[in-house]
Amino acid sequence: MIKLDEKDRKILAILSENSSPSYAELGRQLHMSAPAIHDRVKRLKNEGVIKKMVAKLDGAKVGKPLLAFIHVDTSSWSVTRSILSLKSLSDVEEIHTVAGDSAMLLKVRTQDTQSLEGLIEKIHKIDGFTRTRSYIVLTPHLERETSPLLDK
Amino acid sequence: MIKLDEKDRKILAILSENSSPSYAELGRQLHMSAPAIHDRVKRLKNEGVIKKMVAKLDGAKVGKPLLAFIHVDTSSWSVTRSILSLKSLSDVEEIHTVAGDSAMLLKVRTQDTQSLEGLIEKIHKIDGFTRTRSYIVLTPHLERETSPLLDK
DNA sequence: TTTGAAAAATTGCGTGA
DNA sequence: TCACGCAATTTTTCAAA
Repeated sequence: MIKLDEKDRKILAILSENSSPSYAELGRQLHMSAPAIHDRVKRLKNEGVIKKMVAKLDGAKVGKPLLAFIHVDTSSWSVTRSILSLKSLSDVEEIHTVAGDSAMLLKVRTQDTQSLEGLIEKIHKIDGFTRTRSYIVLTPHLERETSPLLDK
Repeated sequence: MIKLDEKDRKILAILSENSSPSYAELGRQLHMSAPAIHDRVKRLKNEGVIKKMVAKLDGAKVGKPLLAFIHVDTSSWSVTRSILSLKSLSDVEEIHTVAGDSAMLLKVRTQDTQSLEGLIEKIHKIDGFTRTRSYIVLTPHLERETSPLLDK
């Protein structure tokens, strides 16, 4: 298990919200020098605590205003191949196998209701997937990144 | 509406997956100069197509190995205040009001099943929230960022 | 960890297609 | 309008202490 001190967590909390500030700027906030921040960030990346840096896009502005979650029921448990098919669909952002009254939960983002319907049709055609239940997002009230667990 | 050409979409596709490469490196891939890339990225940020850059953290390594989705039923429609209470809970990563057989869908990440139970208790205590159904993630098979819609 | 310096990347501006 | 080259500035990165 990786141990994170107070400063590590503070750095992670800031970077998970916005990774733009320079090391010098972070140093100012944490009362440390830029190289000290750099060393820690480098270590956190090496340890895999920070997986990667990414740009968050505006779904609507890149042509995908419709966000939805889809519960999928499966007929068998060997759906590994079917999950591979799902990954090739670029509108699918997340795939999780879950415990509960459905087997799988997808997060998808499409251009409109038509493309959502097309996507659901594709899912139904994939072997092993029986029923789907869709939840169209009306308003996304909060979307933030994973933040480190504080204290402990 | 913002119009994106082929190069914009390529830049967005790359940055949404990994924003670490330098402008020079991006330029090499797109056969453009670093300043040209810079101009476009700057424009995309100004237009709000790129909302921000963030660090993606490993949930387990920051002390939150348990990922779950929670459907919440509400007794009334004036839950704006209640949503505010939800936002203050740091384990809650996403809040969406949805159309379907439940009113709201949450994405949460906790330390263990106990803290998940504690979180669900807190949700039940919030005014206007009646029933919850939880789906604990067994395996996250795919987690990627929004990517731009291709062609069109 | 910090200081200091070298290397690299970012950014602004002027030019030309 | 858009991309490029050049150059100034800032940031990153690597030493040594």
